[in-house]
Amino acid sequence: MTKKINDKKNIKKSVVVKKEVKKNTPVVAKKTVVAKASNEKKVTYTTLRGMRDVLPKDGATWQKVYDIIKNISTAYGFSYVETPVLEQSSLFIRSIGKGTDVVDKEMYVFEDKDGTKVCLRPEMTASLVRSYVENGMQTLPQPVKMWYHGQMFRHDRPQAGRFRQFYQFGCETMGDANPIIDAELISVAYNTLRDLGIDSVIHINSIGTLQDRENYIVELVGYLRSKRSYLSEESKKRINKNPLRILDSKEEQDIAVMEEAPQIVDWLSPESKKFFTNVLEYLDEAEIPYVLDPNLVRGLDYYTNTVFEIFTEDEELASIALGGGGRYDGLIEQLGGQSTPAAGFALGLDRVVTVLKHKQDKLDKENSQKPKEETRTNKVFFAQLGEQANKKALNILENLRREGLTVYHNLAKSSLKVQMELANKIGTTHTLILGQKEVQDGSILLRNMDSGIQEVVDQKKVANVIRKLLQN
RNA sequence: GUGGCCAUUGUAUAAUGGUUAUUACUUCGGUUUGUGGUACCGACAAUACGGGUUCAAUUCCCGUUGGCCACCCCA
Repeated sequence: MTKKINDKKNIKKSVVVKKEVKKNTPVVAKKTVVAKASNEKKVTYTTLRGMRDVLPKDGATWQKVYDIIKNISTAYGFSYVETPVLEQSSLFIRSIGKGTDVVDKEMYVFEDKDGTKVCLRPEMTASLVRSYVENGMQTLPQPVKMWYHGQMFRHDRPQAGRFRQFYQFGCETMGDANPIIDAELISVAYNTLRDLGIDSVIHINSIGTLQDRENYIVELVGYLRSKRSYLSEESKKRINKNPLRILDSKEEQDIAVMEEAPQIVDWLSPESKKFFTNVLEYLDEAEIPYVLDPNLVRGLDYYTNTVFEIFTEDEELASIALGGGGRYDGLIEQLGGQSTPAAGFALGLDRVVTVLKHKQDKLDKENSQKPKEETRTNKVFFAQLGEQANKKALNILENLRREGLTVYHNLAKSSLKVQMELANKIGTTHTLILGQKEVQDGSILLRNMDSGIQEVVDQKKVANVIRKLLQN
């Protein structure tokens, strides 16, 4: 039946593209789409700018990352949550703030069919705050601890470790003002990376309360105005718009000016100062490496007190932050909830994976120079031969799977030789062979790929034999 | 958003203002149908897109798009 359909398709297609088809080439489905007959142009599709696919070769790495973030956030008592990718754009404009780059130039904003201004989320915190308020989570035992992972969108120019759709993992703790919350979040972020085998350092600062910051900004702007002529053009513009951003400018002339500038730490209220000191004490106690960075301010407006970013210690990749976060005690109220303290962090998973792959590449290079050590784990391939064996194959595979055993296979191939080649390419240590003869007497062959020795195994006992192999 | 470098099959590459665009790897098929690691044969597959110069452009020029990198900023 399938054959018939295929034939039909082929006939149709061969009419359409007749001119191009050589006489003896079979017409097969092509990955490129052939447009109308009148227009013989091929149309190919690619990912949009700044978007990318996770390819088969990287799938395992991503899964490993997902496993670890799930384990760690669950162990620390965070509950998994999801929110829509699409939100009202004003949610982010109000929380992240006008004047920030994220809002002013990086948001994917468009009008929905009913005219609503919507956008693809550029980050998760505002969505979770919205969810906290909308779903009355203040009635749950406080604090509410949530973790998530998912794609975020920022219309930025693609660059090393930067994509327009990128993946974040993060945790948010809402409803508790204790500084140990901040330390716990930093600890989760730090230990996630450690579990993944990445050494990292926390860059940390406090930007105080809104009041502290207003006082400081008055002082800072006064200072900057007095040094105006020494600043870069970009920074001159920012004196009025967003003076805090000048702090972490990388322009040489700005850095020189900032050396003498008043530091926000000196303008913290006694309470804010004490809070910051407490956070640092907890970090010391937890033996989490950090550096104080008085110029660290973050590009989002909602932060209060603690702000931090995480960098890998790998020198070649240390210029991009793997993650960041901080406290945002005013945000929940600002978005329509009760006054509620909260804090959170996010890790950029694309960047984490980049670091992991970089480490792996390095390791592979070193290993390829050294003589190979045979630490191969056992893998099993299942090959079938002949019509009867082919029909029996799914049954046997399913029985093995029920026993929790993974065997590689390609049932669509009929030639034993081809299947052996495949087994060899995959690097399996053993191959199960089911042929006509074996089907009839209820046995199966087990071939050791290194020695070439084959033994006959009872089909009923196969699972046990394979299990023993795979345990090694 | 600004700037620099770049664009040939799935990947990596060669070449040319003028016949059928090179080679390797991968993929698929085969070397008589129940046995892999080698070897041999064969097949599929590319000049990103649009315009200009020219008798002729994949090659030269311009634009667009995309990639990499830096800035801005961030994850």
